[in-house]
Amino acid sequence: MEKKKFYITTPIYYPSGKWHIGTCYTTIICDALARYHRMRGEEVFYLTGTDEHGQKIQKVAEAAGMPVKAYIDDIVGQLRKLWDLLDISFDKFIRTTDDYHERAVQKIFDRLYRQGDIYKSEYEGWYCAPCEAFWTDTQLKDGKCPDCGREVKRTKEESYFFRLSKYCDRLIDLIENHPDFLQPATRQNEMLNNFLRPGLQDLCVSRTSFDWGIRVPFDPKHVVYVWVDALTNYITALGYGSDDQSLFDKFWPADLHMIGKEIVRFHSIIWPALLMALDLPLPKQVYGHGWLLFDNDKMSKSKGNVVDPFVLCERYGVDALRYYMLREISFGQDGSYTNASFLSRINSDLANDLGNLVSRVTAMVEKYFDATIPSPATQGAPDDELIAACVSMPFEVDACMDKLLVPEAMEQIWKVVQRANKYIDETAPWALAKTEEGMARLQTVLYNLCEAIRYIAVELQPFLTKTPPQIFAKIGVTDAALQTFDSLARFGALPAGTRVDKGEALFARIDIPKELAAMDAIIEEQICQAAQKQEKEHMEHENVVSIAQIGIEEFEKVELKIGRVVACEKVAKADKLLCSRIDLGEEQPRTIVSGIAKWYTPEEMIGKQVVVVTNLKPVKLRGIESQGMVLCASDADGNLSLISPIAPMAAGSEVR
RNA sequence: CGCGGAGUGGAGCAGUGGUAGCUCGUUGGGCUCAUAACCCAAAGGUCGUAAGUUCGAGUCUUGCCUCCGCAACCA
Repeated sequence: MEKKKFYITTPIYYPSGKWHIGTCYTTIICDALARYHRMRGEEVFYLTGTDEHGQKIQKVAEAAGMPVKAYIDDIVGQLRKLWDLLDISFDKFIRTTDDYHERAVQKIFDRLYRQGDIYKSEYEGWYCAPCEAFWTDTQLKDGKCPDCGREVKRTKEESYFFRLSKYCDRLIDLIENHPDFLQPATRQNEMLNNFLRPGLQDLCVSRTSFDWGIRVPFDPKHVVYVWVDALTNYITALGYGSDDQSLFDKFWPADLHMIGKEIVRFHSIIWPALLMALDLPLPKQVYGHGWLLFDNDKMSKSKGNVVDPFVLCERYGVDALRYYMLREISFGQDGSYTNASFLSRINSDLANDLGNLVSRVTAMVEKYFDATIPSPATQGAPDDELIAACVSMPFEVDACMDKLLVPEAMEQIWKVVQRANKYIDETAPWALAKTEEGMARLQTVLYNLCEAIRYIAVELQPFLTKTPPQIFAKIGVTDAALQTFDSLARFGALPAGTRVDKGEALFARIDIPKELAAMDAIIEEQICQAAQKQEKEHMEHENVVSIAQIGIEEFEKVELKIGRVVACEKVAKADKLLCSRIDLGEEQPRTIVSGIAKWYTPEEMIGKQVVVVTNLKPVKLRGIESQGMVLCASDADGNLSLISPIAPMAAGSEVR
């Protein structure tokens, strides 16, 4: 019988900055799935890689003063180090700058053009360079990019278009009638309602506005835009469009494209349409998982990369991170990472439940049987339940993994861990050890426990990479045949008479308050270093002192006065704005709008003495003319505090 | 009516029509082999709110309230 195959892919990641823990999330999940299917005896191909073209990368590299390729080589190198560290078992790492990929993309583009699926036309719209996106007039927000809020440029360019509209009906059919194709199901309506039913427009698939990309073969002033370039990685990685298509023939179509929810549209509409145009089978499933968010308020301020996966692995081990990702985050939904929940998971599940189970069992084998696993002798009542839990576990895990319920699969394994801990309580080995008939019973008990631990370690292998071998070493399982899923067919395969070695604890318990403080300190330091680095670069680049010194005469141009807030209210439809009437000793109180609503309520403001810049040009904010500026101190985290005179001063007093 | 997400025991979450669950925490008990770990038990929820569909709703429909991202706003 031919082996079943399983082709799984991650998105290809965009190497424009530093890697963070969200990238790890998708990749670790795919790794667990890939390892699981391998252990099941399937032929697995696990693909990951990087999407390296585009204007944004070109710009970032230029800003760093480096050749583009050298710049991305460095970042991609970091990523590969990260995957090494996390034991990611990919079969191939594709880079869209790989030559075979570039050649294949050109072939694909050429073919689509020749068969009329790609045609030349003209595109006019508003272009946002950082987002690399074109917008229509109606999409703009106040004349700016609706995504990032930055300036856009009116741009007209000759472009090639893909006849996406032609495939609209087939795509609707695909999503409506093949519910497995796009998961979770909530994404299906999203696609149908927002994109497919309103009708698809043809898609612009080339650019002339930058040149860091793959040349259109028959029109070299164009480069291939991201769609045809990036999405096709899933087939070019298998050799599609090259001399050797054997992998492609074997593994395509993909069994699972795992992606984040932000790129569901591309994978469930554009990608299948491209495949339809190429007359290729469609992937069996696209799964748009949720995001891993950073919910700890101490971290969110400094944006993004503060949870450094390298640091987490170094401090707590790879398996701790893999475990947390696979167990804690409900799949498909957004989840949030916090240091506290991470550390508490390690303690309760890994140290207390699993690590401690292995400790207590190996300790007892050492103590009562001179470190040699005894043969089973006298049977007892709780045995059957423990054995049943072990024997059924592989099936339950299997059922979960088939439905991509990864946290639930791990839960099944932990049920056995808990059952084993309970079994120790029920059988009370320390009491058995006191009598001779008890010792006979104890033989069985400890044998069963060792075998249960073997079951656990075997099933754990797809998920954790360091721990299972450690467990095998502790219970003397050296035979590779006893580490396979097949070896779980019969409870009792573990040979008696092998030596156990308790050794070091698998997972050290963590002093959580202490560690939280330590992690905060690390983050502080990183922020500090980043800030220093940025400043240094800035100074080298500009070759000027960042804040120029000024003479007193310049300072005197600023008129500062003490004012008293006589009235204050929130500005409608603006979260951050308060509108105050401030008495400055003038005929009328002035109206001043300030962005301090997050720190002060209108009630608090009334009666306060504040420092006001009185000779600032008036500006309209949210339709209200603001006639000055209230001074505040602000720290690095963005916290604000009003500035008041220590002793009350008359309204209108000068500040100098 | 800017876009999107969410409101379930103290905390974090699961649960898409049929007796409300998990983890952590809390309280009480047990045990001493083990990493002050383990095991048992208990307390604790009218599932944001109002109306509707249904024999039956946490689960479907509509309105409302609240919270969180993003956007706008920060002289």
